[in-house]
Amino acid sequence: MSFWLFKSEPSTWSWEDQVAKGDAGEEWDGVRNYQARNFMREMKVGERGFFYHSQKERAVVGTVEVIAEAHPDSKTDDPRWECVDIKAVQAAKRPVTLDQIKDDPRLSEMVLVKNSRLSVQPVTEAEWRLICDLAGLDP
DNA sequence: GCCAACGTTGGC
DNA sequence: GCCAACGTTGGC
Repeated sequence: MSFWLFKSEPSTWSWEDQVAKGDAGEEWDGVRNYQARNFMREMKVGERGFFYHSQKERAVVGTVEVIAEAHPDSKTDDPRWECVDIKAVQAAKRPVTLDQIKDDPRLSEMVLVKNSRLSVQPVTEAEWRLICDLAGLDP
């Protein structure tokens, strides 16, 4: 069981947009980065991830679940790009901000901190539990 | 709005 | 296969 983090600009695709899709979920399309794509290829149905808002907000705002494994990105004809489908699971009672994450030595090794530009990234189980705890989310 | 960091592209 | 140029991302 692996844990993940999906990053999105709320002006493009927000947590609210994701919630509005309900259990049907939505493709995590638009990824044009090999590292991010490769992580999506590793994802299994049922695995969980954080939904992170970049740009102005910069916070973990909820959890999502993978509901379909990697398949071709319907938004492009380029066969290189694939994506998974995810659905919203639970909104954070207290969004965990990037500042909080950076200030916590237990979270200093997060990819979010180390490689801020990667839009799909793995999260360790320890990081998962800690952020869930801070956010008031069920792990 | 700026800029650093990083990934990709294309010429050689 | 290297590397300069360029484009994009995202934090500040």
